[in-house]
Amino acid sequence: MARKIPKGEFRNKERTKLKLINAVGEVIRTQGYTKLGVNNIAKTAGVSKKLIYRYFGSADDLVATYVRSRDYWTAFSSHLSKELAEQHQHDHGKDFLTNVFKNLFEDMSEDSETQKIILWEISEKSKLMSEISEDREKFGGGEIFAITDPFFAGTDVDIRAICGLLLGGTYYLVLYSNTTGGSFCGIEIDTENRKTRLFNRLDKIIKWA
Amino acid sequence: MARKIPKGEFRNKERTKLKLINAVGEVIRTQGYTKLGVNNIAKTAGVSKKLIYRYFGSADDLVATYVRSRDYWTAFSSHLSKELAEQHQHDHGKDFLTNVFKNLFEDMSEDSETQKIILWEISEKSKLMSEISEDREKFGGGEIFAITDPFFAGTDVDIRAICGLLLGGTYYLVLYSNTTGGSFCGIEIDTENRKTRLFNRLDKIIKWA
DNA sequence: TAATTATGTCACTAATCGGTAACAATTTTT
DNA sequence: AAAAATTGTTACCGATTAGTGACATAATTA
Repeated sequence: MARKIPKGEFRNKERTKLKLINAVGEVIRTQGYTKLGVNNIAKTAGVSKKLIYRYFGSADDLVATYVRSRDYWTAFSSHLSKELAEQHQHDHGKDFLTNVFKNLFEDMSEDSETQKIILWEISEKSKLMSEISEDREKFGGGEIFAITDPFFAGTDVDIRAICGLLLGGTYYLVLYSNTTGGSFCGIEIDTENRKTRLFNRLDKIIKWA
Repeated sequence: MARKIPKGEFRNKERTKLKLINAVGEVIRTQGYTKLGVNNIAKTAGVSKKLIYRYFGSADDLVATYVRSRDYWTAFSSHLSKELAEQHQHDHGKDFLTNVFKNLFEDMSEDSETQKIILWEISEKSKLMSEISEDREKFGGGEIFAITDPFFAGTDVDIRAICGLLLGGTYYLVLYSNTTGGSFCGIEIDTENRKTRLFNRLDKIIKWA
């Protein structure tokens, strides 16, 4: 007969596994992906590093377990559905993309973890990050363009290319502002002013299309 | 009387200083800024690491010496002047920005070092990188907007915000393509096709303005 | 030529990295 | 209660890190 999984008060495998998994998130948020070493993760979790190898095989496997458990497209996706629900109330779907971008910018500015994952994606070639990128591409791209493509079918407006540029620009500006704190192309990054300027531009570009 | 600076065939201070400085560039190009350690730099230069401390004080000082000696805005700036020269031949300055962006994209795709510096800028908070960012901001921003601003004065087109978004988007797409190799927003990154699509979009957005 | 100074290398330290063996303590089974 | 299996910690290993002292040798001065 299969042995029962030990779940003592002091020694609880599942509990410490969670400690380790959560520690990965904390390290990413507070120190970045470059600090994801066995020693640092174990110390953050308050647990022996030996258990990383015993329960997950390696530090990479532990990190993969954590990263795969998260959906870094959630912020975008949730606002997408929210906007979708309100879409038909408005005159057209005109504000749709504008609002999606706006919400994305706001959320990402406050989401340290997603920022660092995006930085990770463009910094290192790795199987794990390729997965995340593909995932983001599949979910985000698929859903959103299923809505926008019909609007621009037949026109010479390549909405995907435009969105790619604007989305990349949004990512870059958020990352840039959080590290340098300075201005970019004469846009003051820290002030509330910046946001309105950017959003006005996003709005304008999208409305042109 | 001041002692003459030794310039022997085998022992030449200035020559080995150059070896070390150039090694910094090679490391950035081939391995990225994260690998800028004393051991690695000295090994790349083929010289004892002790000399880094003797001649530059620390590895950081050596790196700073190298980075400050380079002008990472050069690529942009050179095309700027080239376009400037041809500007008045064209009907308007309409193609001006389009060409600047196009050339920037092309150059940056082939310039591994600038890519890694831009990645460095948005990855780490450091005095050195803040300097580079400010420099880029001052030179690039100043020159280019001195030309474009008059065109859009009085209109409600915030050309700086638009350029910021497009420039950031360009940076991001180049970095993204070099690491993931996959597609972004349905834009295939590796093919020649992508370039034409992007340029068409850049052109369109700019012409709208 | 002999003495002095600068250039360069080697070997060493202390700290930190990933990874493991040995051992202690708790939980489950018998 | 005793035996067996699992959970967890400590101490260690080899490799690599930043930084330094001792030493050899080339280049300059006297």
